[in-house]
Amino acid sequence: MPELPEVETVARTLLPHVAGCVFGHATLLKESTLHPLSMPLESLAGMRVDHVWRRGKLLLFNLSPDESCDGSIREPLPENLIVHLRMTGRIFTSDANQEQGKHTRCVFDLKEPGGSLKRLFFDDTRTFGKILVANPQILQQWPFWRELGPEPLELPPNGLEGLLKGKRAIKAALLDQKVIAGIGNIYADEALFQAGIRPMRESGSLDKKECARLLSALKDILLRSIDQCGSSIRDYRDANGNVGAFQNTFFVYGRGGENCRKCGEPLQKCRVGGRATVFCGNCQK
DNA sequence: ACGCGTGCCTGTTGGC
DNA sequence: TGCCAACAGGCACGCG
Repeated sequence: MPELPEVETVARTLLPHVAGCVFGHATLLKESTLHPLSMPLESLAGMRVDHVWRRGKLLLFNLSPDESCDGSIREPLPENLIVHLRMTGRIFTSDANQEQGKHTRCVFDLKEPGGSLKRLFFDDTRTFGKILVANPQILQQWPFWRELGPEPLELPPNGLEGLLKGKRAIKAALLDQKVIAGIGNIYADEALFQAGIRPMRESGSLDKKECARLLSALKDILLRSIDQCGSSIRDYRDANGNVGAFQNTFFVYGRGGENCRKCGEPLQKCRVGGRATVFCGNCQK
């Protein structure tokens, strides 16, 4: 499931395929894939891709009107195309005559700067993913965007202090995108293990030292995962169809009942915040 | 205001 | 071997 490192990898691998390309016709194959706040897909026609980047788990395309299409583009301009891959979303380019697959939800025709044609596919087996064509005004109306928490990799060392005040489990707080952006089940479990903190601890009970240790662990794990092009459990692929390698370094995620790689004790499995959770009762306090 | 439980969705897994 | 319930989980939503 794509979390911060996976979406970062998708953005990096997709950019060279779409930079400078101009949107043409787009086909929506599943109605619910288009976000309710979205501008119509047709409004993308004539817009050029300036950049592809990541915020939290969101993939964002920065767009501006292509000069050769002046006059044919209607205001307001769709300045962003935003994709949330959720669980099983995949985004990739192909040649212009590539047909849709079983799980294709949206197809965008693109024209390269040189004039040749290609296609951008959004496939999503479980259809949780969303596409949003937006401008700054729409973004301001979108609660998820407006309330999205800070980027973990941009926080100062003491940046978690004050974000973790509540009574709920620390893991639930880490998964809350309003608290901190981009963390999902894998990196929450892995970071809590590396920091030696039990997932079910009240988030407000962490002292300054633990907050600093947790953020340090989070950053370390996220950066190392980005280095390895993310984690592929089952569905995740980058824009070139390649799997990541970070899943080979997991200490706890998906290892319930197996032995802790640090102390050898069997890892415990439970549910925290409604999610499958694995931790070491010996290494995590 | 906060935090919890549920539904969405489909392919894979594991138990009988 | 075959069937089917359980499971995977990010987020919107409704409730207390």
